[in-house]
Amino acid sequence: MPELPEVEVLARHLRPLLRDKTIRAVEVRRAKVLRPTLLRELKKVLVGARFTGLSRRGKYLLFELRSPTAGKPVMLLGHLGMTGRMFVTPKSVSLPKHAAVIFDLGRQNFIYEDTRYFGRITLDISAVLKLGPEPLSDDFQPAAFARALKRSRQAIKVKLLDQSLLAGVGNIYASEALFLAGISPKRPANQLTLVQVKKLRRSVREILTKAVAGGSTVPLNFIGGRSDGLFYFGRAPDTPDYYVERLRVYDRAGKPCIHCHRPIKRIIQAARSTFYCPHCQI
DNA sequence: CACCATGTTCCTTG
DNA sequence: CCAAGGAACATGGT
Repeated sequence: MPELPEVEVLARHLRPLLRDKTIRAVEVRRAKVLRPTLLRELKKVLVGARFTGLSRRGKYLLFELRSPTAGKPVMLLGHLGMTGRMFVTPKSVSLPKHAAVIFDLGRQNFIYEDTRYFGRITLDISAVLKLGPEPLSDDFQPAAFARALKRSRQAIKVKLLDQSLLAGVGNIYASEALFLAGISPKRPANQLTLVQVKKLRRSVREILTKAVAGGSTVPLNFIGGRSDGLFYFGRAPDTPDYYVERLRVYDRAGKPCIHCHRPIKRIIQAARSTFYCPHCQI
């Protein structure tokens, strides 16, 4: 379910549910999601520890815990990969098929579930140290962004997915931001003018901000079988439909562009699908 | 059977 | 050394 907005909504959802809860036990059903942390180490550090904070960085969740024995806080890093989910449930609720890690919180379980097991829950936080600026913070400055883009001939769409350049944009919102900015995903990064770079920066921020706002109003069901689809929908209070699509180009190949009504095109870049309007994006 | 999927990392090639 | 492209990881949906 993960790009920055989904992870942000998840962090807001989990924060009050985990605060001050103590981990009584940890059950790991898929040890590969701990990589490179070992099961022994994870249990030693986390059993008896209490959740004291939760933050998001890019697509990562950072859990802060304190244990009675250790003085300084422990950081636990979570990433959802392509299909990961996290939720808190009463123990009476049965575990999903692909539950990878189950934290026993007493009356409740905190579950990390991941169909494809591409995600991680680990004590190794080195990945966050390599991330670029947060797109929605003041650290995301146009000058530095422009400088970084000037150093590469790679297509701008591919650069948007580079987490060391900017943290949190994924395949869906990269297409969405370029559509809003009117910039072709194929344009070499070093060909963007400063005006285009600034426009793209604004578009990225607008797309992500609206996605977070939309996702936050959806009555999320983290227990149900298919909650991830909800993240790309927003509640439309005045519409007869309960949900309204908010994506403008992604997954719309062959359908009419919402601006010029010409067909949206799908191409492959860096082995990922890109959707764009060849007429509106130059 | 074919192809597709919200991500990251590793390997190869130039 | 770097940039760029592709495969691998694993499971499920259409």
